[in-house]
Amino acid sequence: MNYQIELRHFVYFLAVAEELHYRKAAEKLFISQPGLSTQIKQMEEILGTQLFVRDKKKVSLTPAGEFLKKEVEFILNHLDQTKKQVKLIGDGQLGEVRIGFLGSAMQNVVPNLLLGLKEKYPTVHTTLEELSNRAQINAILTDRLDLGFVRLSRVPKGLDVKPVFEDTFSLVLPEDHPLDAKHFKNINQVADEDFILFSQDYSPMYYDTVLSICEDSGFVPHVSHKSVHAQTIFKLVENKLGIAIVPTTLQYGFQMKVKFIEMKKIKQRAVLSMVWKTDNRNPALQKCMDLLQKL
Amino acid sequence: MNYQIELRHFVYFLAVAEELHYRKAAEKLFISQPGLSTQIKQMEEILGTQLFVRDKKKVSLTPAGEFLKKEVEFILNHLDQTKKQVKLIGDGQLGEVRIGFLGSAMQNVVPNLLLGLKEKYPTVHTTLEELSNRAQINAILTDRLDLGFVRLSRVPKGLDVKPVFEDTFSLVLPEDHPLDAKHFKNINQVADEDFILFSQDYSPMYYDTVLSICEDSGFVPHVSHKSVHAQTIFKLVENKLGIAIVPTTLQYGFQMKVKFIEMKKIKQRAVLSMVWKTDNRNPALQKCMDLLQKL
DNA sequence: ATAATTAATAAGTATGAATTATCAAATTGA
DNA sequence: TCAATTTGATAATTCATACTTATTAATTAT
Repeated sequence: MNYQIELRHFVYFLAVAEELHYRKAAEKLFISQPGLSTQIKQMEEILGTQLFVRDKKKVSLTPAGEFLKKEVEFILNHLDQTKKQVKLIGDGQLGEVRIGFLGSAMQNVVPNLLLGLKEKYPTVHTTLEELSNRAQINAILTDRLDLGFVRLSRVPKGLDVKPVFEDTFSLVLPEDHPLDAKHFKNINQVADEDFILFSQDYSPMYYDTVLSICEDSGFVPHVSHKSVHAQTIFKLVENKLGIAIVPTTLQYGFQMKVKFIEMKKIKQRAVLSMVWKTDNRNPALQKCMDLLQKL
Repeated sequence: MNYQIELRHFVYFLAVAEELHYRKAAEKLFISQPGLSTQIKQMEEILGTQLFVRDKKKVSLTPAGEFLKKEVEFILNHLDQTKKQVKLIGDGQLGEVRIGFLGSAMQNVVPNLLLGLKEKYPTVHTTLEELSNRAQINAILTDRLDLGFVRLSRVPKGLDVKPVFEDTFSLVLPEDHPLDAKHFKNINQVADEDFILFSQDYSPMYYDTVLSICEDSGFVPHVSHKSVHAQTIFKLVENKLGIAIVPTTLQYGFQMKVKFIEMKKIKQRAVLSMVWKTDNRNPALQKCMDLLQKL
């Protein structure tokens, strides 16, 4: 009659919403199918809305169910994190920050942050994950991540961005390429070569910026390969499959037979920004932000 | 032993955290004090942390409890909000209808629908897309669209159609064409002219209807141009490349040097219909349909 | 046709959240 | 100083209900 929603309901709901199949969902949850059926039904009664459509042989979500699914994902993630935080604080630690980053942030910004944290707040724990721009935004929105390092100018509502590092671009050439820093004047000297770039969907802003650099010199680059890994890009350059344009700091940390020509005169910069949820209350995140102000 | 946190725990915890007094908190929750005690204790066991300090005669929060209190306030609020929203979406008060339409529906039916929605259901969002008949049918079948406005008499199985607007046809002539409304009797007065019509594949029904109008007058029109855009058709007429026959409402909304002669006596009508998937469960769609009944 | 799916229903069980009754410890008030 | 109160924590018991198993109706597949 007058039941209340419980977390159990959410866990069950999510299983069904993911499987769209009561028996399989019940198996995954290690409960019986009839039990699951009644719990979902009860849930629908409490909420006063149909969540699933059970047609002939097919289970699907209603719009309300669709909406609830997203919310439940967030709530359960947030809850997991809260439990962890409570435990850490109870143990005298400050908590945990879950950090996502683009590979190119690992050369400079992220290591400095970690060093700073270790020194000033040794009780703050961190988890690190290398993710694409898009994956980071998603993870932050669903509260699987507290802080991201991305190359984006705009982010969805509810998130804040702040630039933390500006980098020049560098041309990456095979070691024995005829052009060198001394004779480099303008990028159109290599306009006819094949270009190897990071994929658009890995970082659309990077891609657009590189194209605009070429455009400013009056040519459209012929892009022969795209990759999401700097390692791969350098390897391809090493093997003379093309040349690349990347943020300058990427030159450190790789052992490759390639040379970098920093293009200081070019006005475009590779901007690395941090992103976080505006209303994130993770106390350990605050400490991170304080530190990043000073870097 | 291996219990799980439930929302009940949070509600209980918050009561104690606010009152800092087990008996009073229990009273507020309408449960017995011992029950509350055991539940809080269980909660602490699950989380692996002390949440309250019970000193002699005084209950207070630990730092971990302090943190959890803020989180629980957030979580419970967020949950309330989510419940409300799910209910609203389920009732069709909130949500999205994805509408497709032929350009010619934009003069009249679609704007009226949008105005009505805005007034009666201001929380229902709409997305609009101008598409051909065929593209709309495809989009509805694959659930990329909820509602279409087409000129078709028959639609694939699984879809429903319903006429929403009937329009007369008008002759479209260059502004300085010798024929005018006063002297217009029958369409065979222009039987020898070139005709400019909408393409068959944009709207086969329109095409057939126009041909049947001519047939009724005993001639077969010579079609010199076809287009999918009213704008284009009018432009061609303006430049004396032919004359056109179009649904009358199209005369509004364009700034062209052409004149319209409405052919009221002709029995054929340009019928605009709405199409939707019979088993579409989008509650916001129902609201649309209700409104369209009254237009 | 028969067999094998599906989810929903019905009836019974057992877990565990609640209750009442009680306790020890602290506070209060003569 | 010693009852009288108050606190939260136990202990024993009750009872609600989340589960189970058994079964059914409805589809789909063979």
